Amino acid sequence: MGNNNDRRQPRLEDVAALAKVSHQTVSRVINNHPNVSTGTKSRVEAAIAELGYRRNTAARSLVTRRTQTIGVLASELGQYGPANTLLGVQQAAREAGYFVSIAAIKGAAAKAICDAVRHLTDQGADGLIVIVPHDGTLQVLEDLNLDLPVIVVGGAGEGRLSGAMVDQKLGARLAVAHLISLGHERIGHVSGPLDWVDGKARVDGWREELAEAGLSDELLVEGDWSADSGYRIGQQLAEQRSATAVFVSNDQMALGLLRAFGEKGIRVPEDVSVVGFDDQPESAYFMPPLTTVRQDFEELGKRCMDLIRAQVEGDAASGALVVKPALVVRASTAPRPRLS
Amino acid sequence: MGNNNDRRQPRLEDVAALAKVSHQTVSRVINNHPNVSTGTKSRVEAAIAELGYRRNTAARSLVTRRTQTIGVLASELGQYGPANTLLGVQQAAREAGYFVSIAAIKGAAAKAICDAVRHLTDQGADGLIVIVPHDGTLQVLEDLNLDLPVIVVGGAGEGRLSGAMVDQKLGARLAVAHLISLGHERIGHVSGPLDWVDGKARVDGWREELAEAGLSDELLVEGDWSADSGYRIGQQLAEQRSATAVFVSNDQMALGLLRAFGEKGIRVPEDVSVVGFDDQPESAYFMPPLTTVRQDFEELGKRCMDLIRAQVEGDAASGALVVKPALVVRASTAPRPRLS
DNA sequence: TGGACTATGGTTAGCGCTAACAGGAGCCGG
DNA sequence: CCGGCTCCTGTTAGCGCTAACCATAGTCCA
Repeated sequence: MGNNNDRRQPRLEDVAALAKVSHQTVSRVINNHPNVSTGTKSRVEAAIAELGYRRNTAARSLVTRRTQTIGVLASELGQYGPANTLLGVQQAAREAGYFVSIAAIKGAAAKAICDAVRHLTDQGADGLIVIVPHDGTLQVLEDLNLDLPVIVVGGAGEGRLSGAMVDQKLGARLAVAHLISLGHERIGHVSGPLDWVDGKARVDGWREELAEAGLSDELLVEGDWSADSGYRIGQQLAEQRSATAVFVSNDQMALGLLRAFGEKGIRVPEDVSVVGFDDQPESAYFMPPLTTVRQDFEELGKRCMDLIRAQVEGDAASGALVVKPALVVRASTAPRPRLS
Repeated sequence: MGNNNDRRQPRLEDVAALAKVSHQTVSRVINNHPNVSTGTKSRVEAAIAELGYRRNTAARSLVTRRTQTIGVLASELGQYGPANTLLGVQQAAREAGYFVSIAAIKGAAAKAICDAVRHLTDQGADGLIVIVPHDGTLQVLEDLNLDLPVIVVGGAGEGRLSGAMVDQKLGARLAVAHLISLGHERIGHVSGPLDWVDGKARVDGWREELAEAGLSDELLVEGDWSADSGYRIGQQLAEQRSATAVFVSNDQMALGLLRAFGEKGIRVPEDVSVVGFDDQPESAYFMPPLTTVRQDFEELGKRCMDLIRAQVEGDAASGALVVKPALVVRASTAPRPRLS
């Protein structure tokens, strides 16, 4: 009785009283200020431990004008890439003592982006990481003219906003070079939507590699990333039989393609070689196991977090940041068939 | 000159000055308090719009002791289910004016869970949604004895913590009932890890449905959710040839199974029927298209958010909440083969 | 020996907001 | 015509913390 064990949460004041110092000294200990004698420091630390004191984030934010929160704006969070990028961001953030707040949107309408950004800034996010791989995103964000660090994943880092990306063009070139090295000369491409940054970059990579080898880049069909679109395009390609190899812009569409080919009696890789993009965990178990391009999304997320932290803390200038992809060869590619 | 356009952010005080009222009146307008005359209200609203005023969350949290933040603790965020549950939570949260902060962990070690929970509570989360589908999770959380609302996804709602889940047992029974209705009598099960709540529930459903039909539940093999484990188990099953139908506990393992059967010359569904669980978007494009059980994760997430909001705001008691799954019949199931 | 400097720790103000109370205007019945 | 309502608005305090300043004692050099 008479004690105040039932007080909601201990405050600096409580710790100070127990350690017989002023609340400010406790604050100094917590924030690792110099000029606190070791004796005092350990007394304070003991008091903190005894009371189970935890600093109140709201109070701290109010006075420092920092929330230690990074906002992540993401569309398509259900997809492999974005989800894993978020994972990487979150891990790096927690290690650095930051919180991660998310805002998920569907599609990439300017209004949706603005609403989500506002939601995050309302919370007082110190910085923003944007994982919205559509073309217009960069413009929308620049127009918003935010006064906090922003990193656009997939962005190239032009303008005031920083970017971070896996080198899509390189990935595409690796895929196509692999097919060329197997002797293929008619190499088609099933692209993602061309208003997606990544989709376009992969098309460019495909084109460039073909151009350097003096091959034709006529065979281009646009998909929508879904297995369904891959399936339908695969049916078309099966009837045309115009290519001996197809570079598909993601693994899901490649899955659809594989099924369409299977139904039409086209053997992969004996008749046609197929290369995907992403290297989702399932891709090794497609029929046949898919040759594809691996992107390290988690690494990307980590690097994003490092970059934005540097910006928030004023340690470094803005810039762009590129992660390298790698080709993973499995069983869906083979040398060009001799006859046709 | 002389104006203060460059002030960082307008405060209540600034709005009040412009509208010629006290800051408290502005606060009343913002919080929709009654007893503000319509004239004053519209004057204040005009001032808010003119200055582009936005309430400071930290200051508000400090005094109300509410952060309007829900913490989501998730493992396996790279997987389809958890990612989409998070999506649903986030959407419902934003609509309700809540923020969502995440903490992702790998595995489900007690220490990892504690650290993550502490991270979230340090931020002052008003409530917690836990998406960690391992067995021990519930116990760890109960031991932590948190004094905020917690919802455990996949939990059954025993004890002080609320739960929310898709009815896994029902889903499993739907799958097995479907196979039984096709005349199958030897129905195997490739389960998920048995220390996962969902994995165990599906085993139970499989057993119960078989028992009611008077069939044997001998054929049980434990996988680890990965396509890889499905593949290896598929190879074993192919050699045994002891079942005419297999209920697989998720779509990814089913994919591995399909490939193993394909390699061994076992036709699906002519020789063996296969049913999956989850209905990932790709499952319709497996070879053959997979009959599976659909779980509406987004709906689950939304309901979680509603439930926790009710608890945070004191509107309702705790409880458990169940979402119904549905069978999706595609081409991987067929009547039992006559011979064999 | 005194002035200046350093190491340490205390005191005060205020971040931007809401809760609690105070006060004044208008209205009614007795 | 006054007490006691209701409706609206203003005043004050304080949430828990950090920044800025202040006070004291010890130290060193001229």
